Amino acid sequence: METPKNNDFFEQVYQVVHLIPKGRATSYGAIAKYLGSARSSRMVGWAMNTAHSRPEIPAHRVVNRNGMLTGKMHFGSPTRMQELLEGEGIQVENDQIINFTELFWNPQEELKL
DNA sequence: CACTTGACTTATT
DNA sequence: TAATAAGCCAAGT
Repeated sequence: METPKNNDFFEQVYQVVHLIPKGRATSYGAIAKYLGSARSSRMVGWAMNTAHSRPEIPAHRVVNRNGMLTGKMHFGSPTRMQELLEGEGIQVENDQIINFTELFWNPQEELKL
């Protein structure tokens, strides 16, 4: 308790990302907004970058608001993210998720308080 | 210690 | 409708 500061922002991101069901995807802004700051979406991206320190962060299920695999280049291979998504049943075309609107997993509705 | 970059999003021109 | 500006905050240089 002598640490009232909330550095758990990244931890929150890890939790939410880890809660994404298989075959679904969400956006950085959705997570950030769920945490209370829609404009902190960059921090979610930074959290993903640091997520490499975490073993089971399905970052491939997190894409930008267009459903485009913006972070694909940060995986081992530029096609790794797409392979992972397709491996979960998500259709990806031209680095963009098909039916992203239907696959969109909103933490505010699924994890709504 | 100050400036730049970055897995984004929204608003304005 | 498309392009540009601003906002957010942390880490890297």
